[in-house]
Amino acid sequence: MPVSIKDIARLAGVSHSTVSRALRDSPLIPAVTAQRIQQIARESGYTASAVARSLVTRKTQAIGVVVTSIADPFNGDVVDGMEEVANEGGYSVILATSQADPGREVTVVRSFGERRVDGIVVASSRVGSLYLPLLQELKIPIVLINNQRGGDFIHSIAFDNVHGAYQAARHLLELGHRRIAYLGDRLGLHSDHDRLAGFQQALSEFGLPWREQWVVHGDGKLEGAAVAARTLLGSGERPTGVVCYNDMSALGLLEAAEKEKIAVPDALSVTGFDDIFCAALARPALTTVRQPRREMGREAMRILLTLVSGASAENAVVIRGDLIVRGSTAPPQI
Amino acid sequence: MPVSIKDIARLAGVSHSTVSRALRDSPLIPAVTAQRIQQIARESGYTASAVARSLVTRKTQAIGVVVTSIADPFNGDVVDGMEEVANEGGYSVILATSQADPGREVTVVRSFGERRVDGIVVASSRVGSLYLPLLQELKIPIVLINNQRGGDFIHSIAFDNVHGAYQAARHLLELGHRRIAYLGDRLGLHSDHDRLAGFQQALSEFGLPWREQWVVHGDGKLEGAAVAARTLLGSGERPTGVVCYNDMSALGLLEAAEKEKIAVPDALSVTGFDDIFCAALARPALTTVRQPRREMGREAMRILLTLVSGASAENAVVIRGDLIVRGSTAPPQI
DNA sequence: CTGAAAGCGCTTACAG
DNA sequence: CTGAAAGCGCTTACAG
Repeated sequence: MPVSIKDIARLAGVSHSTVSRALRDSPLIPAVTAQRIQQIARESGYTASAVARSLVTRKTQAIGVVVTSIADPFNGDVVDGMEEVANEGGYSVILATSQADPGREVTVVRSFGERRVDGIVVASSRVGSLYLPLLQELKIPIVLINNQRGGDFIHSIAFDNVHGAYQAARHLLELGHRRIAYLGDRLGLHSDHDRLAGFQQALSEFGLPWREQWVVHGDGKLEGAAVAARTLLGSGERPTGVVCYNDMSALGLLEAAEKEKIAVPDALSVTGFDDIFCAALARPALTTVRQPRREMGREAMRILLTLVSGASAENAVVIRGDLIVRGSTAPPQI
Repeated sequence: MPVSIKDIARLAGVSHSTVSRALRDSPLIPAVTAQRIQQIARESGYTASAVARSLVTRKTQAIGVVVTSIADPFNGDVVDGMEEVANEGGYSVILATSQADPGREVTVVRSFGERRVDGIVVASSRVGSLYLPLLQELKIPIVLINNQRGGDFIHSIAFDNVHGAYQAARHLLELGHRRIAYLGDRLGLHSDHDRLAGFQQALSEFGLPWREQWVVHGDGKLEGAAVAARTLLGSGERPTGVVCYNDMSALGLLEAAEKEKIAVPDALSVTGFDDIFCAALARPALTTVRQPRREMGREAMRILLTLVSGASAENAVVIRGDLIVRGSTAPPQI
């Protein structure tokens, strides 16, 4: 049984109302009294109960964050940025994972509702705008980051996938490549769709048709991508450049190429997406589209806290990234 | 104003006590009544308030987790394991970062106390046993994972760093290396100390003295390690093998060796520590000591939940890892 | 300046 | 089976 405001009141010989005020530095309480009471509180090892306070203030100073998995370094950076901003604002972060499972995602958001968090941010949501009915009754503001479900949502922040893939494809085109493939992620939902679109846009700007057999899909992971890559590399006419859905896919492609003794970048140029930490460490180092993960996390939290404070905020923020050119791309030989 | 138990009581024409019981499936309430009330609750969009419940039950079903940084992939895996077990047990995770700053660590733990979390786990603590006075009053169980401060702590789980480094060094010795260096992390506190000890233990088992100039320290990161590595590689008699504090240091060493045109593993064998994701992707792929990060997170949470349930648990769990042999080590070329 | 009172939204003995 | 009552630990009008 932790010591409560009442215990201190008894020790100090005042009412618990006075203790409450003294502890919160109310201007009503004279400094001497306040100090005496605070001293007693300290000596008795008093720790205010945030749950009791929350019940009356109707504020928990807590933000619920849901990501697909925290083991994914991509999400780690995003969450780190969110935590930082939340912390600066005096908020705690309650973290939950959705495992990219829509059902679990809804369960988690509902549990956040029960905990009466002051706001929620969901990364890579598979539920998207379906939240509206669930949350509007609780009036808990929510912002989505990289919403995967499509459909408009009130407050969201997303990476410009079309533009990112466009930059990567354009980079290859400007290097002189004309036979360019796309290695996608069949589980990528919206982001795969958008990256493919950016890829196609660049090709058509150069008046190049895109070929069905040069669009293959892995699963966004190393092995799955390597399998898909084999189709690409084994086919009759081989592309000289490949735009990959993400860095993991690009690394899978690199592995497949190594196995087939296809030299990168001499015989094959490869671009990734994300700029995960390993991208710079791979050999050759990956040319890739960097997503400002941490900054996206910060921005998402900033918007949410603005909303929580009762102010209004931008609806749909779109963020662009930079192409980082490294050793995995070069002009085609011949 | 979310709908409360009272609102439902009014709608159902019963007392709020009855609503409370019906909602919790109390055996006192006949099934028909319970169903009718639950139906009304559903229709009115009722969401139970966990904060009100916590106030009376004195349980929050929340666990506080503090890590140095969630952007560190190492911690990401650990936290993922913790979250998984917590979730299975019906607990939420409140996440906070310490930035490896003892002051912030204490602040964070104190705020967890105010939130009345049911338990706390701290990774890589810089405060360690100093927590005791802070928490014993609140009677919140705490378990430390990879405590960096040293000193005994009641409940802890730690990786066996001595044994890990011993395995790495022994591997080099068995390959035939006799000139072996250690590239440490001057910020590594306890873990650096222990890994150096394991390294020395293996050397002395082989009757080899260790030389002062073959023990250098970086900062556990790529660049810092690369700088320290230059000392090692530039010195008169060069080692043929290096045991590194962690994978990042080993990768820094790899970079330095590449720059100096020293072939790995032909002219230099390198071992890492951790088996971070990039370790397998590097060229050559890193031989390293794998830490079962996720499992350590799971185990820490298991112990904590046992403690939370009122049962007793093992005090100090030590976990060993496996040496993963890859391409960065080979017999010395005389 | 200070205290008594009400209330936040629940749970749970206690009495019927 | 059901309700009235007390209480969890706070905050904050309201009255003095």
